[in-house]
Amino acid sequence: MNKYKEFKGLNMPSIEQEIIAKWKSEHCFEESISTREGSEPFVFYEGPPSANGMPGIHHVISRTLKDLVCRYKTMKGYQVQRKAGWDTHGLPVELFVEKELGITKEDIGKKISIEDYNKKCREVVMRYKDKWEDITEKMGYWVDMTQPYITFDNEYIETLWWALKELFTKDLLYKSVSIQPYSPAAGTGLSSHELNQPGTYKEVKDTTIVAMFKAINDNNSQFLFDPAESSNVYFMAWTTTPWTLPSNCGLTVGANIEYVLVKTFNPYTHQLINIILAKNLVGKYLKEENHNGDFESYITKINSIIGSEEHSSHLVNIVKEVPWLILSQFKGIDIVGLRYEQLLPFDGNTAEIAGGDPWRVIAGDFVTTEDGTGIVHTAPAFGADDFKVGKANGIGILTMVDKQGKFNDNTGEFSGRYVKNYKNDPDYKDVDVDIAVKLKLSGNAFKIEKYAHTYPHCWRTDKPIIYYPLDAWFIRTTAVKSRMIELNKTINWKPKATGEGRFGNWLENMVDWNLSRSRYWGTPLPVWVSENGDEHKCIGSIDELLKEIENANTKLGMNQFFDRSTLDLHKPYVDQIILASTKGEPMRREPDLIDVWFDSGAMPYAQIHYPFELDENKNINKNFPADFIAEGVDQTRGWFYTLHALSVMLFDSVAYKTVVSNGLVLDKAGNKMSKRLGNVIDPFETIEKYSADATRWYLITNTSPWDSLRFDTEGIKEVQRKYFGTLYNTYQFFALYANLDNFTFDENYIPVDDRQEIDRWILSVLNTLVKNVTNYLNDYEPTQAARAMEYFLDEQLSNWYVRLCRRRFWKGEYEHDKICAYQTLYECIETLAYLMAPVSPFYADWLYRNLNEVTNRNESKSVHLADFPQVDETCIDIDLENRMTLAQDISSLVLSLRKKLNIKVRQPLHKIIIPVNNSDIINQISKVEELIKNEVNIKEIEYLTDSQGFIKKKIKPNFKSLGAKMGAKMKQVAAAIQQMNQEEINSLENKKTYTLKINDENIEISIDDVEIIAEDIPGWSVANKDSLTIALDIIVTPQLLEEGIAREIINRIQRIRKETGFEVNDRINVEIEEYEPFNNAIINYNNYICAEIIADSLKIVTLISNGTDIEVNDSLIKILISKNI
RNA sequence: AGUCUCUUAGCUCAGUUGGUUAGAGCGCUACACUGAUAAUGUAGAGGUCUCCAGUUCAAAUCUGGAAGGGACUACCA
Repeated sequence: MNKYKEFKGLNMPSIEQEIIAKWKSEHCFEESISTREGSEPFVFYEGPPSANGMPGIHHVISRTLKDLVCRYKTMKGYQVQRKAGWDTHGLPVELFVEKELGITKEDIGKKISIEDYNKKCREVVMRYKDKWEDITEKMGYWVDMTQPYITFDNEYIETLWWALKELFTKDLLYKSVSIQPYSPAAGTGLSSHELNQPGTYKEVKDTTIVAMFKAINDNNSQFLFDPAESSNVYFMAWTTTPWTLPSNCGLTVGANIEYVLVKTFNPYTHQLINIILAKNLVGKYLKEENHNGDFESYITKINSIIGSEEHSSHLVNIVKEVPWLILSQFKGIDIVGLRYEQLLPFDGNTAEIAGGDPWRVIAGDFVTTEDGTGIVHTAPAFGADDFKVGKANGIGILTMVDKQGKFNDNTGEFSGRYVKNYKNDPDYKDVDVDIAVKLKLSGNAFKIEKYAHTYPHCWRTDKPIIYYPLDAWFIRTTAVKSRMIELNKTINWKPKATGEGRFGNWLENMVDWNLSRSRYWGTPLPVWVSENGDEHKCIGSIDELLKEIENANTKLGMNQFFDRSTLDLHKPYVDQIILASTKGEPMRREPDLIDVWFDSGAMPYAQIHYPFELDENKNINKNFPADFIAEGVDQTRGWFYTLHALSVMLFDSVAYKTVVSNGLVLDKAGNKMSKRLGNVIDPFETIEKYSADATRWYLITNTSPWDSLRFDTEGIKEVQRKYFGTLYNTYQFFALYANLDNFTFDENYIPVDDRQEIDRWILSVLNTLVKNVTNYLNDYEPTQAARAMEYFLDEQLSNWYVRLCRRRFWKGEYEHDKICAYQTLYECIETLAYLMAPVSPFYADWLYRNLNEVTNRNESKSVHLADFPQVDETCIDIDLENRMTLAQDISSLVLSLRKKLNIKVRQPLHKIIIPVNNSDIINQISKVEELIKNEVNIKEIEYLTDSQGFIKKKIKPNFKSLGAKMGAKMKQVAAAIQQMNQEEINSLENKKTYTLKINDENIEISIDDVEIIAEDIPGWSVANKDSLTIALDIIVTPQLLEEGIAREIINRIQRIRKETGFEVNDRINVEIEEYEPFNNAIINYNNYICAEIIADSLKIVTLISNGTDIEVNDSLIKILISKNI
C-alpha cells in the first residue's frame, strides 16, 4: 500500500535540492514548454544581465517576479518561451578589463592591440556566467540558458545593423555636433555613466564674474537709453566659468521674468552706470537701505577718497553705501533681440567665425532667478543648454578652447593658456583670475568672487571636465515622440505612476538619442564615409557587407577577403574594411561604437536573428511584442525606453504590453545596498540558509514589487515559520491519519452537497481563494495573491477547519464522514499546491508530489506541468461564508468572556444568549450552532428577539446615510440620536421611523439612518463586537461541574497515555484512588470517560501505592494506568 | 536643482467611492490548550495616521504647503 511520506522536520533547503534533481532528470522545464506546443504563446523577454558582475539579491526579486508570471501563464495553458540573454558590451566591461590589465584607455592600441584588448573583453564578460547559472537554478528561475542570446554574437550584431540601416533609410540616423562631457586631461569624451562614478562630483572654488555686457543704442533699445540718460547701459550676467566668456555669443533671458533697469555705480571704477538684471535678484547685489540713496553726496565722497592715502580701505567701506535707483521695469520678452558689444573681442572670435548673428539677447526656458542675475551668459560650445538655445536662435558658435583645454592661438593675450591646470604645472596661473582682472579694469565687471560649488571631474585624471562640442551619431527619436507617447498610453504599467509619471515625463522631454561611444568593445556603427564626408553608406547585413567589399575590390583594385565563417563584426576587423563610394572613392568606417542600450533595446528581434531566419520558432509574430516584461525601476529610462523607442521606430508598435518595474532592495535600515557600506546580501547564502521558496515568498508578500523593500532575513524566517511551517504541519496531520486509514482518494468524489457544513464552508472559501488568486495574478498583483493564500492557510484552513475537524480524523470508523473530511482536506492542500506553485515552485512541487504520488489524481508528474485550478462557482456560498464568520466571532466572544471570568473551556456551561433583531440571523447561526457549541463547550444557544426592554440597546447614527440627507445639520442630529432613551429607541424600532426635535424643527429619521446594537443584558456577562452581542450563562450546576471534572480527568489520562508512550489505539485499564468530591463525576460519566481514553475499565479504588499524581481542580489524586494486553 | 514616490503600533505592512472605537502579522506581557505538540488558541499593552493650513456636517483618506526618506534625471549661468 502506498503511503504518504511523513517527515521528521521541515528542511526547505534540502527539499529544494531534491526537487532540483527531479526537475533535471525529468526535464521538467523543457516539458513545460513542449507540452504547450501549439497553444497560444505568451511572449516574455528576459532583460539581459551582464555576466561580468556577481548576481545580487536585487536580481532575485525581479527574477522571482518574472518566473512567477511565466509559470502562472504556463499553468494557464500558454506556451511561454523564455530565452536567456547576456549583455556583453560596453563600458563596465571595458573598465573591468582596464583595471585588470592595469592600463588606461590611452594605452589601448599602444600597449595592447585592439585585437587583444577585445579578446580579453570577450573572455571577461562571461566571467561569472557559472555563478549566474548557479543562482538561476538555485532560486528556481526557469529560463533557457542553453541557447541564450549573446549581444556580441555576429548574428546578434547583424540584426542590430539591420535595425540601424532601417533607421538610416528612414532618415532617423544622423550625425551632428553635440555638447558632451569631455576630459581635456584625458583627451576623451566621457559617458554619462563615467560621470556617475562615485566621487566625480567634487566641491571646488571657482572665480566667478558678474560681467557687464554693454548694450548697443539703436531703435529697439532706445527705451532703455531714454530713462538712463546715458550711453552706459549694461546687461549683467554671471558665470562660474570665466574662460567661456571669449566664446560668448549671446545672453539668454526668461521671456516672462521681470527685469529692471537700475541706475548705480560700478563698484570698481565708480563710474555712473545703468544695469539690467532680474528684479528678484537686485537685492543680491545692492543693499535695500541704499535704494533711492543720495547720488550727489556719493560722488562727492568718491572724489575725495580717490587720490588720498587710505584709498583702498576707504573704498571698501564706501562701496557698501553705493546708492541705486530703479529706472524702469520690463519683461524678458521686451529686451529679446537687443544687441550688445562683444565683451572680449579677439582675432579668433569674430562674427564671421561664429557663423551666425551673435551678441544678441535671446530667450530660453531654462533661465531661472534662483541665482546669478536672471541673464545667462551663453557660450554655445560649452553647455548643452547654451548649444540648444544658441542653435534655435542662430547666434552661431565660438570654440576658443581646443581639445587640450587651452585657448587657441587667436585669443589675444590668453592664447595658448590652459583654462584649468591640466598639465600639473606648478606655476600655473588661473586664467579665470586674469580674465576677471581684465574685465574689472575695462569697467565690465560688477562683482568678482570665489564661489564654492560641486563640479564634475574626470574620474581617471581627477581634473575638472568641460562640456565640449563633439561629433556624434544620433537617432532622431524626437521625430516619433508623439507616436511614442501615444503608444505608451496603451501599455499596462505596473505601477501605473511609473508609466504616466516617470516614463511619461521622460518621453515629453525627450531629446535625440546619442548613439556614439568612442570605445573599443561594442557594436560598431555600420556606417562608412567617403573621405570628404559627402557620401554615407550604412550596411544592414553581412551579405551586403560582403557584396560591398566585392564592389570595392573591383572599383578600387583591392584584394580584401573576408570569409563569412571567420568574420568578426567587431573592432579592429571592421575598421580594416574599405568600401567604395559611387564615385569610386574609398570609404572608411566611422570609428564610433554604438550605445550598449541599443544592443539590449533591439533584443526582441536580435534574439531571433530577425529578419535573416524566418523559421517557425523565429517568427516575429510569435515573438513580438512581448506580453510581459519586468525589471527594476532603474531600467525605466534604460531598457524600457530603448525597447519602446526602437519598436516604435522600426515596427510602429509597442515592444511590450505589460511592464512591471520593481523597486529597489534596501537593507533593513532602509539604506541602499552597496559594497562600500558592506550591507549587501549574498543571495547564495540566503538561499542556502533559508531556501529559495521562503526567500521568494518573503520578497513577494512583504511589499508590492514596485515599492522598495527593506530586506531583513528575520522576515524570511517568519515566512518559513508562519506559512511553510503551518502548511507542513497541515500536511503532516493529513498524512498521519490518512496513512492510518489508508485513504488514497480511491473512493468516488463525494458530492459537496453531501458533506458537512464545515466541509462545504472550507471548499467555498477555497474556491473564493482560487478566484481571487486568479484575478490578482491576471492583474499582475502577486503580493495580493500570496497574501490571500496566507490568510486562507492560516486563518481558515489550519486555524479553523483542521482544528475543529481534528476529531473527525482520529475518531470513529472509516466511513462516509471520515472520507468526506479526508477528501476535503486533501483537496485544500492540493489546490494550495497549485496556487502557490508560481511563487514557491519547489515546495509546491514537493507538496504536490507527496500527495499525487499516492493518489495519482493528476497525470502530471510535476505541479508545473499541471493546469491551474478553475473556480467552481457552485461551491461558493456567500451565506455560508458569512455564517461561518459569525460562528468564529461568536466563539471568539465566548472565549474572551470565559477568559475574563476565569472559567476554563473544559468546564461546560449551560448556554449563551444572542440578542437578534431578525430571523435571518437566527437561521444563519442555527446552521452553525453545533460548531459553536463544541468549540466553546456550551450546551445551548438561545436567541433573544425581545423588545420588552430586557436588552439595553445602544443607538448610533449611520453617518453615511444621514450625512447625505442632513448636510450641515448633521452634528446636531447625531447628538440628538445619541441621546435617545430606551423607549425612544424601541419606538423607532417598532415604527421604523422617529421624529427628532431640533431647534423647534421636526426631523424625521428612519431605521436605516441608525444602527441599533444590543449593548447589554443587565445581570449577565456580556461581550460585543460590532453589532454582535453575546451573553454567557455562568452558573455551574453540580451536573455541569461533574462533566467538567470528567473532562479534566480525560485530559490528564490522555496526557499520561502519551507520556507513557502508548499507541493511539492501545486499550487500557484505569484505577483512581478515591476522592469523594470526584466520585459522582467518575460514576456518572464512566462510559464517556472510558470511550474517550480507550479504556476497558475505570474503577475507583481506596488506595493506590505506586500510581501517578494528577491535579484536577486544585486537588491532587492518584491514578494508575495499565495497558490491557 | 527638477521629476516621481513614500511617511499609519517597537518592526513589516493593510486600510475600499471621505462616515465617527484605524486593522493584521511579528515582537512583548499574561493566560489557556495539549492525540497537529519544536504545533495551537485567547487576551492585554502599544497610534497626535510626519507636520501645518484648507475644502467638508465629517479627513489617515481630497487640495495646497512644509519636513524627512528613497529613486531617477541633471549639475546648468
